[in-house]
Amino acid sequence: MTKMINQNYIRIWETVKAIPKGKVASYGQIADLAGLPGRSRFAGTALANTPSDIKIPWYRVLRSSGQIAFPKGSEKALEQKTLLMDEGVEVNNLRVNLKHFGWQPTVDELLFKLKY
DNA sequence: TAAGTGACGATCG
DNA sequence: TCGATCGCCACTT
Repeated sequence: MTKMINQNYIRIWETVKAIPKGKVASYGQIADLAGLPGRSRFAGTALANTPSDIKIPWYRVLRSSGQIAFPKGSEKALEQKTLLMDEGVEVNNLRVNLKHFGWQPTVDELLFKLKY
């Protein structure tokens, strides 16, 4: 084998899957929980390279500011906004209030995630 | 090996 | 709040 870096992608994906419905998390937070602190950019790269055969709630991941990572007007941005609002998340001008909808993992949530 | 790139984050004005 | 800038790290060329 030449590279094993795929393990890191998988950790990102597994963490994203742990985000509860109706909640959102930031890229940095995901990277942190996945055991890759400071790799926020890598979290984005991992989502961008998500294979089409695995399903993850990628739309629950936002910037640390609560803003959607795509440019306003882009199809991806609109799609993400729609999916979030379907789950009851308030989205104002591509922005989410992290105070209300930000995911704050509890100990048991993390334990559940880590026992796969 | 070096330079370019990116679904980011923190800071500054 | 917004945009520009810099720091960041792994992948690609």
